[in-house]
Formats: sequence, structure tokens, C-alpha cells
Amino acid sequence: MMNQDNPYAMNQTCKVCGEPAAGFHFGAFTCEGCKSFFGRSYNNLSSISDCKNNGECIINKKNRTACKACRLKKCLMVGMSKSGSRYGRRSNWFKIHCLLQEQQQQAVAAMAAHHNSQQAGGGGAPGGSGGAGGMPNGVKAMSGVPPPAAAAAALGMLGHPGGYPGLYAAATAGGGGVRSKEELMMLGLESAGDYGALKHPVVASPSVSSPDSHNSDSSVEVSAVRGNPLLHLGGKSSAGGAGGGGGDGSQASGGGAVPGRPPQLRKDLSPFLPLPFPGLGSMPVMPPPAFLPPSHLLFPGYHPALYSHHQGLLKPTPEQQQAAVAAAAVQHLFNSSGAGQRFAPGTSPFGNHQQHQPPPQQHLKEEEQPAPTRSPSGHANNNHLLTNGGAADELTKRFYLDAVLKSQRHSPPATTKLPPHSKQDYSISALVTPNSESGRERVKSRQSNGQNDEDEEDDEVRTEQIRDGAEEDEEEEDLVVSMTPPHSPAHHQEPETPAQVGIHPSPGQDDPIDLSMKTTGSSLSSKSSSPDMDPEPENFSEGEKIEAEDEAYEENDKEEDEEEEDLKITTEEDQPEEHEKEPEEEQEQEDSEKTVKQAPLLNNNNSISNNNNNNSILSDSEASETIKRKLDELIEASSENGKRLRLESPATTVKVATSNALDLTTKV
Amino acid sequence: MMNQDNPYAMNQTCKVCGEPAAGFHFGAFTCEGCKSFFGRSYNNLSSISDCKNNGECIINKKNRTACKACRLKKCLMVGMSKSGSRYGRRSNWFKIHCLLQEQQQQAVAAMAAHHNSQQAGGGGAPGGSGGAGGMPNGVKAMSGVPPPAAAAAALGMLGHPGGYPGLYAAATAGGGGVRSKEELMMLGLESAGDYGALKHPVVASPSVSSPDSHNSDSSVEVSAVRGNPLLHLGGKSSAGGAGGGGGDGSQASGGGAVPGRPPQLRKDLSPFLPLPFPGLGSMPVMPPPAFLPPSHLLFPGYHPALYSHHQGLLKPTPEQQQAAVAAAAVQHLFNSSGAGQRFAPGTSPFGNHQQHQPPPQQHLKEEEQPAPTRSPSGHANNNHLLTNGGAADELTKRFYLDAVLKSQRHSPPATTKLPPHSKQDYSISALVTPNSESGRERVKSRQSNGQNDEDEEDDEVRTEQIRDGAEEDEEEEDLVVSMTPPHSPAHHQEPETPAQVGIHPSPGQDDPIDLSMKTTGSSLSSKSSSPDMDPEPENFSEGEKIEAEDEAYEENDKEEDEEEEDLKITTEEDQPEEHEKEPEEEQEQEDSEKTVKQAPLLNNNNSISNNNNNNSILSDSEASETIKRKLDELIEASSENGKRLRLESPATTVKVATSNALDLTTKV
DNA sequence: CAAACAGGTCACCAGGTCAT
DNA sequence: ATGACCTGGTGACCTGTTTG
Repeated sequence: MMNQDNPYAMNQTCKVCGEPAAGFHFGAFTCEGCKSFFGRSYNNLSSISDCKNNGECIINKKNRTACKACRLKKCLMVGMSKSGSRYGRRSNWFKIHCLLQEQQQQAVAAMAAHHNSQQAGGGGAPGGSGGAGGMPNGVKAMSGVPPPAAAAAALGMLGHPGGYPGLYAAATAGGGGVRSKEELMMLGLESAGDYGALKHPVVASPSVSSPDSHNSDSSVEVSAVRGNPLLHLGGKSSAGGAGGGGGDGSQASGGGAVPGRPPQLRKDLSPFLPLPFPGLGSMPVMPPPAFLPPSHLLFPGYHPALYSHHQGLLKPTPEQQQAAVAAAAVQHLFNSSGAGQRFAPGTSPFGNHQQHQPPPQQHLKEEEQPAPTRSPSGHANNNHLLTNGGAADELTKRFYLDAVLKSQRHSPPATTKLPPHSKQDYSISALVTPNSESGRERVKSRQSNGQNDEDEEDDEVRTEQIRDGAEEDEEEEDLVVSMTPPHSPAHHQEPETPAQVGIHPSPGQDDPIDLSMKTTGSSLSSKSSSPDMDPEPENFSEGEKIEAEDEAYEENDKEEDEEEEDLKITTEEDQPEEHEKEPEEEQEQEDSEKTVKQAPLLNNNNSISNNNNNNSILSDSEASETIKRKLDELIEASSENGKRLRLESPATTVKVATSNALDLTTKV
Repeated sequence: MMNQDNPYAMNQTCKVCGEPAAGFHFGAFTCEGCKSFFGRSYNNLSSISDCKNNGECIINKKNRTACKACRLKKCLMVGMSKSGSRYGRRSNWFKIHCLLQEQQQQAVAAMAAHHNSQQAGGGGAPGGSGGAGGMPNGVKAMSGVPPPAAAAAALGMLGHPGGYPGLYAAATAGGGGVRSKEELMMLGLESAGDYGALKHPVVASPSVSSPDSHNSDSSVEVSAVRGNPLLHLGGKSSAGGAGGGGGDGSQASGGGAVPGRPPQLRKDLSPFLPLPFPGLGSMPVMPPPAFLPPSHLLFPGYHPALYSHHQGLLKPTPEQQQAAVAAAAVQHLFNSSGAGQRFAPGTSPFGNHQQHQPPPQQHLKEEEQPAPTRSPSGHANNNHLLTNGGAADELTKRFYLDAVLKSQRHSPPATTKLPPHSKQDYSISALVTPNSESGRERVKSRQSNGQNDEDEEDDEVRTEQIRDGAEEDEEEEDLVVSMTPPHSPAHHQEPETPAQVGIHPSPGQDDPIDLSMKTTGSSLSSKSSSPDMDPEPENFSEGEKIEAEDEAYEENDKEEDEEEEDLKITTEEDQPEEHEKEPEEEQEQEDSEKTVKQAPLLNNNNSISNNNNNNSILSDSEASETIKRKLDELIEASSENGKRLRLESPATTVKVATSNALDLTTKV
């Protein structure tokens, strides 16, 4: 059922804000708003002001517009890059991959989580971002959870829900977990470590990015990576280290290495791939690895960041890198920067990301990228940002990093090198943390100041947040999870990357982002002051996200449940409790459904298509267009039905809708 | 017809004062003045002095500036929150939903009214939001009412208009069940209780908010709630009691109960959904859901709520909560307290909306999702076309709504609080009036700047707007009809919820408002204050809430009259009772009128629609189109019919609508 | 040819400004 | 202090293009 909905997204949720995704844009599943935002912002970093909260704002539906800096950061974190984009449809295959990956990831994650979790410190850590609450959740939970469960959870988290439900079902099933993901993510950030673990899973997510592959996924990767120096970006990157931790540990491993090969990274995915898929398992095909790519995509949060880390090591995908970089930059900005720096616009933030490391890359990348991005040139920038930073930020980041590192790192260690951490952290922090931590509390504190920002609006608001604290948790994340990345654009991205590489790709334009953002400057102040939390607060909100997701899901029916679950989850996290529990069950069910659906999906789509198509026809006519549109609309409407159907058996569904429609028509 | 006027508003009236709404601001349809007021006040509670009348001041156009405390309270009651804001355009889908809801609601309302009316106290109650009235309806009615009826009623109430009527119907219908979540949320609020009650009604309106979907409407939701303690705010909330009535009864049922549950109410919506669509009716499936999706969107009020519900349960949306809370608080304060207390800012009044209902979920989800769909094809656009019709449509819709509301409303009793009537009245006027709004014109001016890029667009846009002015109105709506929601906003929204749940995130931020307002001071204040709602407040919910309100609004025609009445009303309120009772009759009458009006309109519209669609061409092609069209038509028709029908038996109505639609189609 | 995304368009809203 | 108006920006929808 559910499903369906979007064709595009396949039920994915926007990795940035948790809303239902409209499709895979710029390397990640995002909603129209985030797509547009990214598109607009990428070229106009200048327009972005600093984050009042040190870059910790949680981004969710509600508050996504509250803090551009954090929103952009989040975009980067999840792997968005201009370069990442891809045209054309995604193959089913791709989709499948995504799902699989997710599953895998989850599994992995789960595993990792458990294992790692602890490690890292918190384990999951995720919490981080979530701001407050968050972390715990993810991590903990994860850890706590039984492996399988964990895995599932992880997945869930990541994918959140869904990922693909159906497919994964199992995975997902895990259920409840999902939400966590977000958290995880958060954590991730943070802590990446844990997260990392998660990530892995996550990473996976992140990682890769590109789901799709579009193109190439692969391609993408590399290219970028290579190209840009940025990768390092990290400049600050250095951070890497931390970052490194993050994740990958596993994979990452490599981590350290930064440079070079990025391409591989992307590949990272591969690794993922390798995994057996759960779901896929069945699938004969499975193209394998190819798919994987997406990993990164998978999760929202992660990706980028993660990647970064990874990248760091390796090179992250260009995109990633960029992203990372950007992210880093951003964060920095946020945080620190305060003022000054921001990204270098010109460059692309990202830069490169390259990191690569072949193997590990993935993880590594993340880190790196981040910052530097732009690096190459620009690197500096990021740094700056970072630098500036603010202190707070940094701290946060560090936390993350640390955590992450721990976890992952554990090993890793990133190494110094990168400061990766830094960036990562930043990123992470930013991402993750954000709120979280600091976030929340801060918030409280914050309040006070407020200063600036506040001014704006918020201030007040911020205050509120305080309370939130609790709340938040939840949700949001989940959503993220769900999605899978199809393809991964990421990958593709990569391809694009090349360009990036060059520059950052996009650099040219694209990149622009410099993180520098204005923000920075202020940043701090803002931050502090702002304290408000503002933004975040909401963010966290998480819950919402969750829900949202749910909805998204809902699509299917199940989803809903999930949502709730999520919530629960969320809640739990935060508050433990609350929520509830239930969710899972539901989910499962859903999953089931989903599963079912999925298969169909492909087919379904077609059906759907038909409808649409029809429209087309209309078109011909022309004028008709209008009509068409309407039809479309209707269709859509129907579609909805249809959508649902999609997965399922499309045909059927469709029919129904149609029928109805028809009926009408007929009647007519 | 009227209509239209505002594009934005779609003929909505300011939920706070009854003037024509300039748009959907901070989660509710409001006029420029109330928008500004809220914006200013939110951050400066201090500036608000206590109400001399124990918070019982009725707010209407005339006296809105007389008592800031009450005005602010009212704002909160209707679901305004900083977080509730929504950006961007409203999806067609959303629009459609609204229409549908209306219809359904109407139907329901009608039904309810008849049946229930009596029961509850006021029966329908929608009033709620509107102020006073609200509550009653829901709950009691629900209970009392026959299931179906109840449901319908609920819908009406809640959703006000509509939640989605059709769709969910069942589910929802069922009940209420779903709602629960919301209820929960509400509860959450707490006070929801009362608040809830009110809310409900009110809430509904408020709640929802978001019309659009945007997002999220959802957003709103929860957030606040959780976070803030405020919720309770209720402190005073208690109030609930009165309010209680409001709504939900059903769910809420609690009517009385104050507290809590509000959410359900929202759910009510669900109920709504469940409803069969008129048009759809035929549809087996129902994609409805799909359509629906939007629920949240749908109405302001509803959707969110609904969704929320889901969430809600858990966590109401922050916003909602906040709102709710706030409202509650406010009320309390005012009412009871007299002075003292206020809301807790933080919380949101509403709470949640959640509703969910599992089963039904689907639908719900669908709704959400639906949208997305979109089509694939592309065609999409169409919208425009549709538009045309628009105006009329809108009007129609409104009528429906109004009618519905009235019907519903009547009831209401609103409880003390609001004197619902008043509002309505106002509203009505507003609706009619609408006009428009300023906005458009402005556009022109703008131009300039734009800094960079933006400029461009914006400008354009604006410009357009201008022109739009006219256009919009119309069209959109019409279009709306046609459109489907792609995804849905709704969905999204929901999803958010989760987050909300969490926290609400944001809330923090937003909300500053504390209800505390100076006024009260009190306690809440603090909370609130700080808490503020802030931020988050935003959230969520609100928006949705808002919608609900709309309905509320609906007011329409009558309203105007009412306005004057308001005063009366007020009076009445004071004197309890009032509320309701009569309403029905009136409504009916009105309905009649409306009907009439509508009818014509409809036809026209239909034609139009048809035409558009019709795209005859389409036909050929595809059925689909046809279908779509049909749908559109249906929608429209339904609307129209629906409206007409309203009173009649909902079901019937629906059919009719459908029929009509069909017919139209046929024609086509 | 159809699917699906980058981009562009423009409906709409938060906020700021300023006359009242 | 209010609220009309304007500015900036968000995001739903479309269009154009690439890709399966």
C-alpha cells in the first residue's frame, strides 16, 4: 500500500526535513522545499545567515525554514550537491538496491550499533543531534537492542522506516527501531561514533550517496572525489579525525587516508552491497553492488556527513565531500564562524571530497569532505568557519566526533589528520548535535541571550525550546531513515563529480556554498544568544518528523502505524516512554504490506504511469493540457490510490482508482 | 460569487476577528491586522494587559483592538503559533481537500446537526475554534450521534469542515478512534482538556491548521505540546470543561473532559475521512485517502489535527498543543481566572491532532501521500486550468463549509469561551468579503529589489500575484478540486508530527508566547513564556489547526450577520448556553441559501470544470483524464452538491455529488 | 516513449516598514 | 499601537531535458 505514493520517492522521506520526499534531488531524497532550498542556496550562500544555535538546529518540517544555515548544513550532510544530480528515471533496480542497502545497512548498523555503540561512547550516540534527547536513543537503543533487532532498528532508524518497507520488511521490521535512526543520525553526528556504527549502516546511508546511481553512481563518486581536492577540505577537515571515527569504523577504516581515491569510496557502497541483502536475498538479480551506492543516501543524516568521515578518509564522493565540506563549512559557520568565514563560496564548499579511500573511504570521507571542501582551494574556508566557531560548535562537534570517533574510531582515529573531526564534528555536530545537545540545553541557557537572533523572532521562542528538550527526540529522524536512496544519486553524483572535482564541481556555481556563510560570523553570537534554540527546538521535534514520516508512510497504511511508533520511539527516547511501543508491530505489518507492494511497485508504477500518461495524451490535444492537468490531478488523486497501488500491484490499485474514476467517467 | 477574493484565504475569514482573511498566517486564516498583532504580541507578551472581562471578550472586527489579552487568546485558540507558519503555496490538493471536507463536513454536519445537534450541546460544535462555540460539538455529539452521523458530525466539527470527509469516513468515523491520538495530543495539552474541548472545536479549526500542507501542517501539531508543560496550562485550562464540549466528543469525547483528548478530535477528522466522499463515493477504493491526504491540509483545522492525532496521541503537535494550551490557558485565565493565568505558552494548545486511526490510516496517509503522486506524469500542471473555475468553486466550497459549519457550528456551544457565534458571524462576513487582499496588489510594488536572484523570481511572482489576484481566487480553488494532492502534504505533515511529538520541538522557539501573557501572568507565563512557545510552536501544528478553523469560519454568510450578533453572542456566551441550540436552524436556513447559491455556482463550475477538463480530448485519451476530470468535477460537484446536500444525508449528498460529477462528466 | 529530475515559475506567507 | 504595504523567501507546480 502505501507506498506508492510517490513514485519518486517511493515513500521516501526527505532526508533533510522528514517530509515525504518528492524525489531524489541533488543526491538525496528530498521534498520539494528542500530541493528548492538547496538549489537556491547552493548558489547563494551569501543569503544564508548564521545559525543562532550553533548549527545545532534540528531540521524538520516545521522548523526547516527557521535556520537556513542548518538547513543547508543538513542538506549537505545528507549528501546533496549540485553535482549529485542526475536526470532520468531510476531503474527499478536501483530502487531495489536502495532497499537492500537499507536493509543491509540496518543490519549492519544494528550490528555495529550494538557493538559499536558501546564503544563509542554512547553508543549510538546519535542522540546528538537530536539534540537532546536524541542521542541516547539511537545509540542506546541500538546497543541495547539485540542484534537483529538492532540491525533492524538500525535500519529502521536509518531508513527509517522505511526504507522500503516491504522489502525490508524484515529489516525494518525491526521495527521500531527506526526512529532511532534519526536519532542515530543525530547522534551520528555526534557521535558519530556510534552512530558511525550505525552509520555504517548509516553510512551506508550516507554514504553513498547516491542512491542512485544514476548513473553512475559509481561514477560519480569517484570523479568528484578525485577531482577536488577539497576533499580534504577538510581543511579543517582535519577534523577528520574525528570524523573518521565516525563511522566507519568499519569501513572507514580507511579512513585516514584521505585523499585520493575517492572514487572508491563511493563504492563504498559496495561494501554495503556486498552484504547480502536481506531482502534481496531473494532477489535474484540484485545487481549488486551497483546499487548499493546509495547507501549514503540512505540515511539522511549520515550520508554526507558520514561520508565525510569516510571520505575523509577516502574521499568522499565529491558530492559528499562537498557536502561534507559544505557541511563542515556550514557548521563552522554556524558555530564558529561566526563570522567570518563561511564557506568560500566560490569554491564549492564541498569540494571535494575526495577522500576516498578506497575502501574505507566511505566513512572517512565523510569527515573530510566536509570541510574542505572547497577546499582545495578554499579549504581554508571551512576552516575558518570552523574555526571561528565557534567554540561552542566546536565543542559540540567534538563531542560528536569524539563520540564517534570513539565508536568508530575507536579505531580510528582518525587521525589526526583530519581534523576531520572537526569538520565532522562540525558537521556532525552541527548536524547531529545540534540540537541536541547543546541545543536543547542550550537552549535553555540560551535563552538568555538570545541576542541577536532572537531578535528575530525567536528569541522568545527559543526559550521555549527549552522545554522541548524532551520532546524532540523523536521522530524526525525516522523519517529519514526510511528512505532509501535509491540510487543514489549520490553516486551519480559522483559522476558529476568530476566536475566537482574540478572544482567542486559545481562548483562553479554550485558549490558556492561556501559555507562561509555569513553566519559564521555571527555565529557564535548568535548561537549563543540565540540560544534560542530556536530553531531547533523544534527540530527536534522530531517527533514530528516522525510522524511525518509516518505519514509518509502511510502511505501505506502501515506507515502510519509506524509513525506512531516512531513517535513512540521517539518519545521513548526522550521520554522514554511514551510512545509506545506498539509501533513496531504495526510496522511490521506494514512492512509486509510494503513488501508486497514493492514487488508490484515496479509494475505498479507502470500502471500509474499510465494514468499519467494518459494525461499525456491529453496533452496532445493540447489545451487539454489543462485538462490534462486536471486529470492529472485527478489522477493523482486517484493515484493516490494508485500510488498506493503501485507497489502493490499496481494494476490493481490503479484499476480501482481508475475504476472509480472510470466509473465516473463511464457514467459520464 | 464571491469568492474568492483572496486567493489565499479562499474566502476565509479571519478566525480571530472575522474579517476577511488575508491569508493563512501562523497557522490560521487571519486578517492582516491579526497577523501583525500576533506577530508583535507573540514576542512581547509583556505588552499585553489583562482582560477586564475575565477573558471573555469576544473578538470581532470592531472590538479586536479593545482587549489585547483576549485577542491574543483568541489567536492562540484558533491555533496560531509562530511555528505554525507555512510557506509557499498551497497545493491544489490541499485545496481540494478543503473542498471535500467541506462537503463532507457539511453533509456530516448536516447529519450531525440534525441528529446530534441536539445532543451535544451544541451539537456540532465546531464553533470551537471559532471561538466559542466550538467544542461542544464534537464530543458529545459524537457520542450521541449515531455513528455515522456522529462521524459526520465529528468531521464537521472538527475538521471542521472537513476533515476529509469522505475519506476517512470510515475510519474516522469509526471513530473516532483514531483520533485518539490527537486526543492524546490534546490531552496532552492538557488540558487539553478543555481546551481541548474547545479546541476541538476550536481546535479543529485551529488545529489544523495548516492548510496546506505544506507541510506540514502537521507541523504544528505536536510540538508544542510536548514540550511544554504548559499544556496544562490549562491551568486554567481546565476550562476545558466548557469547551469540552466541544468537540470531540467523540473522541474527545470527552468532551467534557477537557483535557486531554482533544486530539481525538482531530481525529475526528479522521472520521472525516472515513467518510465517503461524495463524489468518490463511488470509488471503491478510495483512494481517498489519497486524496484526503491532505487532510491536514484540508482544513485548517482538521488535518493537522487529524494527523496530529496520530501523532498526537502521542504528542500533540507542539503547535497544537501550544495553541491548545495557550488557548486553554487563555481561556482559563480569562474566563476563569480571570486574570491570572494564561496559557502556558509553551504548550500548544492543540495538541495534537493525531488521530490516526490505524485502519483508516490508510486513508489518511493516503491523503498525504496522495499527493505526491503526482504525477508522474506530469501533467500536473493542469492546475491552472482548473483554476478557472475557481472562484466560483471557492465560493461554493465555502458555502459548503459555511453551511457545514453552521450546521455544525451551531452547536457549539462553544463553551464559554468562545462565543462561537461571534466568530462565525464575523467570519462569514469575512468570507464573503475576502477580498482580497492586499496582497496582491502589493505585489506590484515590490518588484524591486530583489536582491539577487530572488528578485527575479519574486518579483515576478509578485507581480503575478497581482494579477492573480483575481485569478487565484478562482482558480485555485477550482483547480484545487481537480488536483490531487499529491502527496501530500498531509502526509508530510504528519510525519512531522512525530517530531512534534518529541518535542516539539521547536517550539521552543517559537512560541514564546506565553500565554502567560502578561496577563496572567502567571504561571504559565513562565512556562510559556519561555517556553515559549516559541519556537516551536510552531510548529506544528498550528497550521493545521488553523484550518480547522476555517471552517470555522465559515462562517460565512451568516457570520456577517452574526457579527453583529457577535456581540450578542458574546453575550450569550457569557451566558452559557447559548451556544447552540439554535444554530441548527439557522444553519439550515443558511444552508438553504447557500445551497442555492452554490448550486448555481456549482453548475457553473462544473461546467467549467468540465470544460476544462474535458477536455474532451482527454477523453479519448484517456480515460484517465477523464477520470481525473471527473474527479475534479466530482469534487467540485460534490462541493457544490455537497453543499447543497449537506443537510441532507451526507451520504446522499455525496452520491449526488458524484452523480453530478458524473453527469458533468458525461456531459463533457 | 516514459520516467524522473534540474530548473524555473509563481502562489503565498513571515516580517519589516511606516503612515496613521 | 495598529495594520496596509512591501520585501524576502518558501515551496507547489510546471517545463525542459536526460535517461531507462
